Amino acid sequence: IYYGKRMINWCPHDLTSVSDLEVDYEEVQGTLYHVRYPGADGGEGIVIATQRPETILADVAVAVHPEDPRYRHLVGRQVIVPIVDRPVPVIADARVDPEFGTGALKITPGHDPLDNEIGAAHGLPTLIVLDESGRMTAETGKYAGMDRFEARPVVAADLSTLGLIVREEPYMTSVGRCERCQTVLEPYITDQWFVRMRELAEPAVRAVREGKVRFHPERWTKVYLDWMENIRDWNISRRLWWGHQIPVWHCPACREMVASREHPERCPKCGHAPLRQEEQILDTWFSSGIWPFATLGWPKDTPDLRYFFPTDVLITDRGIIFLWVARMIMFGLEFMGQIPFTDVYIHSTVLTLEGKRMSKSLGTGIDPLEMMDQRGYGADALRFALILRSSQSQQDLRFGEKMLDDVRNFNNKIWNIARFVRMNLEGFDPAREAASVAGPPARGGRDLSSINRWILSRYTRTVREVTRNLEDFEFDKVARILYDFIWGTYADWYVELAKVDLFGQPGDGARRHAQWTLWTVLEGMMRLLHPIMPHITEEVWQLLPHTGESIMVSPWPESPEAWIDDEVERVVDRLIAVIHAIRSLRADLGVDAKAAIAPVLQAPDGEGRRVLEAMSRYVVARTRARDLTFLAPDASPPARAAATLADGVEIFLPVGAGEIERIRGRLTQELSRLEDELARVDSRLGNADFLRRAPTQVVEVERKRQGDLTERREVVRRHLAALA
RNA sequence: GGGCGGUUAGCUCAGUGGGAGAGCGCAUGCUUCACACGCAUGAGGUCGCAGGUUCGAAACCUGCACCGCCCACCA
Repeated sequence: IYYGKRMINWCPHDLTSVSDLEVDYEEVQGTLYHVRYPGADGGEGIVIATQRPETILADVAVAVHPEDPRYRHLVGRQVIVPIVDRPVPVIADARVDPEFGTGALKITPGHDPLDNEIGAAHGLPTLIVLDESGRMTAETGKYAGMDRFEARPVVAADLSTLGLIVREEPYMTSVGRCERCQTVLEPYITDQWFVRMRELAEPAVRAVREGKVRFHPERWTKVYLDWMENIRDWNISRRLWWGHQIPVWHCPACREMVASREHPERCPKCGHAPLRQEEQILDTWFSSGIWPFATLGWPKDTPDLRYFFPTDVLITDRGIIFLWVARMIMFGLEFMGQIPFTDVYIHSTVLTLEGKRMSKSLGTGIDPLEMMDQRGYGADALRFALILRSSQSQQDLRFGEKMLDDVRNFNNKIWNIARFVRMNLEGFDPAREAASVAGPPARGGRDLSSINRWILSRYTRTVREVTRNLEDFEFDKVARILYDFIWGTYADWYVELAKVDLFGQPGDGARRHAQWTLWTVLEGMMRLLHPIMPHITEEVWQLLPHTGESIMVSPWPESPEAWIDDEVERVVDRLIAVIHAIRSLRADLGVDAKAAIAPVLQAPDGEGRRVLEAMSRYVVARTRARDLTFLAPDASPPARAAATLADGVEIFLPVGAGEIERIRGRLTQELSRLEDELARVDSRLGNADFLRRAPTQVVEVERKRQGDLTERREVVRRHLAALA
């Protein structure tokens, strides 16, 4: 850390320095004045361009590019600064851009950072014409006391009167404003504390390069490294009330400074007392940088510090990667000798529906407590919505209250599923069932019926997907997978099918199998969902039979290989396709909702028929069928029937004569769709290049599709012919 | 000036080399024994534009347009 007079961003309103990272830049329309500085020898002199004529009074030189042929002859000569009539040298410096303005730059080391640098390099004096409040100083004569923006047009007018304004042009420029008060900042020279960053940054760069700290998503790594590798010294002193006061004491006698944890009695150099503590405080982000260990008792060696430092994951917004994340990594390495965390997860930035960033100071934010309590959405809904909608690609998230409706409904769905399962668990003892009746289903075993093994298989795959995506920090995918599985698979299909076993007459064994499976899967789903919806999952879990005190400390669900059953998935998927096709046909035909139907099924083979027949009670129940008939694979289809095809199974629904035209229309449309698709596949398979270059698996898929489409086309043609 | 992200159904967004998806909204029908904050069925898209690579592009490359963010001492 070093101390000295340096040019920093100064807020003339708050009277404090401001970090480079806390400046808000804004494009504004300004004026670029071309001003002539006459030669001291009575010659033409040189024309400079400036947006800030009021700083002309502090000019100490005019600089040009050393190679600039227009001005080479002037270098070393003197020109006269207008208004103050001060002779100053024309100097050459490569930092001047000959392309900009007139190619001649007035040098004002007291009020411009670049000029300050050039001035120092050339040993030029520094003049000050603006005070800490941005007003013209007492030495500026008629301008004394004017605000900088007030003085600007006055100086310009005076230059004009002197005939020295060659040109004025409108010019877009960016001004830096104070993040706190929006006052235009002023480059200003004061006593400041700085941290030399190079040594701190180097190990922090290495930690990320070597993968000891990983960013998610990965692209933020580059953002971090680019900044760290071009890091500049950090001005850490602030003239504000709140913060850590800098622990340095000044000796008023010998001017010595001493850094100390305790207040020193007297000056260690000259013995003078009392000493005066530095008034300035540390930049708030300097204090925040020590957060990972300072909050745990550091510098004392506490049990908390030993246990919780370093931690695993930091979740934050991209807006503070430099301000906070980088500083924590640097300080962790500096003070603790370790990285403070291994993974940095950068979440989406929440926007309003209009696309504005939500923030308190902009007044664009919403109050999460209001959303949870007053609007009645609850904490789980808010949490789930934000996770569901925040994509891994880290698209900004436009938040509308409407998206909470979706999740509130999901919440409600879960609650009702739980109610349903609970009210159907009477007489069910999971401990006994697990040991005897149900037990873990063996692959291919027949101890649980198909639909139970089907949902267990799907559930097991879900456990694996959820686990993998959590480990990959793909939280939005986790939320989506669980939403789809719980609502689309478990509630919409499994619960509906299980009702047949619960309420029908297939026997007590089937009922107990259904109970065991409903409970097992629901209980597991709650554990999977718990990280995203902690409250409702705990509530539901407590209402179900369970072991352990809280879902929070229950083990993560397992995914036994034996529960995955490809064959039973194929079979039940076909059942579902058949049910869906019958409903679709029924709706298409406008069959009255209360009317019973009598579908006729024709499976492609005996085995398919046998399996479907075994599950026919599900079809009957879920389609409100009165009866279900199976045709032999080679039997001719019924005449006067609407027909459709589901996963190879032909479905017929006898209809009255009045419906024939409608059915013909439907089939004709279907036929033309099939023919279009088949034409595409045919042309692809007819392409020699495709056959030669495409991977064999892809060609195989196309061949199979061609076969399927051809078969389906034949079936539809047959159905059409049967209508004639 | 440099960099990054985005542009897919009316809205909010998934989908990274082989058959365009979800939720909401919309249409139609349902007080079916958990849920109308629900159930069922369905309609809806030249995947920003122009080139290129490839047997094949919403996806890969180049350029452009528009939206957003970050960085930068051009007076």
